[in-house]
Amino acid sequence: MLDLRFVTENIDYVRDALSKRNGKYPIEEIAALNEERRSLIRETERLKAKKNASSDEIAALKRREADASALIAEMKLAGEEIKELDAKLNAIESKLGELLYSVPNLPAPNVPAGKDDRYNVEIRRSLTPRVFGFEPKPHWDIGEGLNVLDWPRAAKISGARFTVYKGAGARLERAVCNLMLDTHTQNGYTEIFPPFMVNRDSMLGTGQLPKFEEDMFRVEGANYFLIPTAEVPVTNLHRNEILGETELPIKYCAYTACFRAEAGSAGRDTRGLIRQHQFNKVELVKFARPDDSFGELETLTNDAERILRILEIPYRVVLLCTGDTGFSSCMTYDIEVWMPSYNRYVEISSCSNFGDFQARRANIKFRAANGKTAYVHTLNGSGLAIGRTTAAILENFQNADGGVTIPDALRKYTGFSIIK
RNA sequence: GGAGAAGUACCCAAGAGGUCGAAGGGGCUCCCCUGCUAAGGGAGUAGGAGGUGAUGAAUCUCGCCCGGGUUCAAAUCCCGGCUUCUCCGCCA
Repeated sequence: MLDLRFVTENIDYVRDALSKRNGKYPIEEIAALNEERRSLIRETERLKAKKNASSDEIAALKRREADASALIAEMKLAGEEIKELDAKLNAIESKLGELLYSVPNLPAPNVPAGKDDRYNVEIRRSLTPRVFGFEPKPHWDIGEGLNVLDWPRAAKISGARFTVYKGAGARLERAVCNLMLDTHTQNGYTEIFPPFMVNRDSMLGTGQLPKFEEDMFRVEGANYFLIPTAEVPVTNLHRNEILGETELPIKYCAYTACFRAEAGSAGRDTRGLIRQHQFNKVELVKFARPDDSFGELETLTNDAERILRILEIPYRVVLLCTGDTGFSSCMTYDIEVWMPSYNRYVEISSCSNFGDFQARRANIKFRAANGKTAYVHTLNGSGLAIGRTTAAILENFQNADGGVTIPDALRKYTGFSIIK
């Protein structure tokens, strides 16, 4: 959520910044409503001050056993007026909140302007994609050929967009997860293992609700949502808290399963591990001081990339343009892994600085040395999507005979060096 | 799932409709005293959100878990919710 005061006092700047995103946002309406809100507050507060004074007077009169009935009658009327004005004010404030919740974060000034992913800017590449001496197979064929991924049975027990991992496949997925968690915890991230279901306030805090409810799985009969990413529970750990400045930056990593309805993506990536209703991910989350957050984004991105360097899988890093940057983010790097079957790089991590956008929604502050409080900046990035990493391993390390060689760094976790 | 109890500031806690703009402890900060330490004495210690104002001073409004309600007036009475604890049931 943007700062209401900032929006109304810098309306031209805000309008301009938002024009680089796709969509239209009700900035003028917000400013107008805010004016109404302020004049109502002035009016009710004047009445309330009077009411408070009169209440004291009534109490004093009663103590002296004097007659207070005239004042009481007067205050009865004032009370009704206050109630009316408060109801009006509530209506305006909830409308204002609704509108503010619908406005995305302002892109950082150095984010390239552009409508869609064609305007994203490649920042760097690592390793060169392997040249195969045979026709490389997609990971779903490799997985089925090796009897380690089973989609027909996943469809039977659950439905489309689910996967069963079996034997060496299950072990590989778990090995990738452990490698990631070990790497990040050795690198200063504190491991968190949170609930996979959260309440509505948490979903509001990180910005999944109210705008993207149809993309989420809700638990029927309970006020719980299945988390779409560990970002939600982990960022909300500190919801409604004031952190000490010396604690910052706080760095967490977390493995969770992630659940996405994938509404609107029918027909895309229907085969394989790329787009699932349930997938595994290790997430990195940071709480940073405002003046450090862009530096922290650089190190967070680098920390996520480290996994692919360890696994020796080719990837590139892309700076998303304004139109492709997520709703809550002011700046995002995507890490894209090389997938031979797609013959292109495919997103495997998205590393974002949210500025104070989530912190304002979730009310996460820190107390500076001078005693004042301010919103922290929140950041997160996949470190990495586990299923997509497994897919990338199967594809990039496949052999002509249909087997897969396990990357060196992973062998101590798998306990085997090849799947045949 | 059933029954009961409870939620007040950093912690403990008083508080039963107007004197609560929240007692009292503990802790913390500062000062005094003593050669040092301990002990003792004194002072300070609700943060937060929002209005007017210049992002100052000042001032007002809202804050006793959250949301409603009753009343001229609510920490206090009523209703709903959440959380915690105890007992029972169930269960990994």
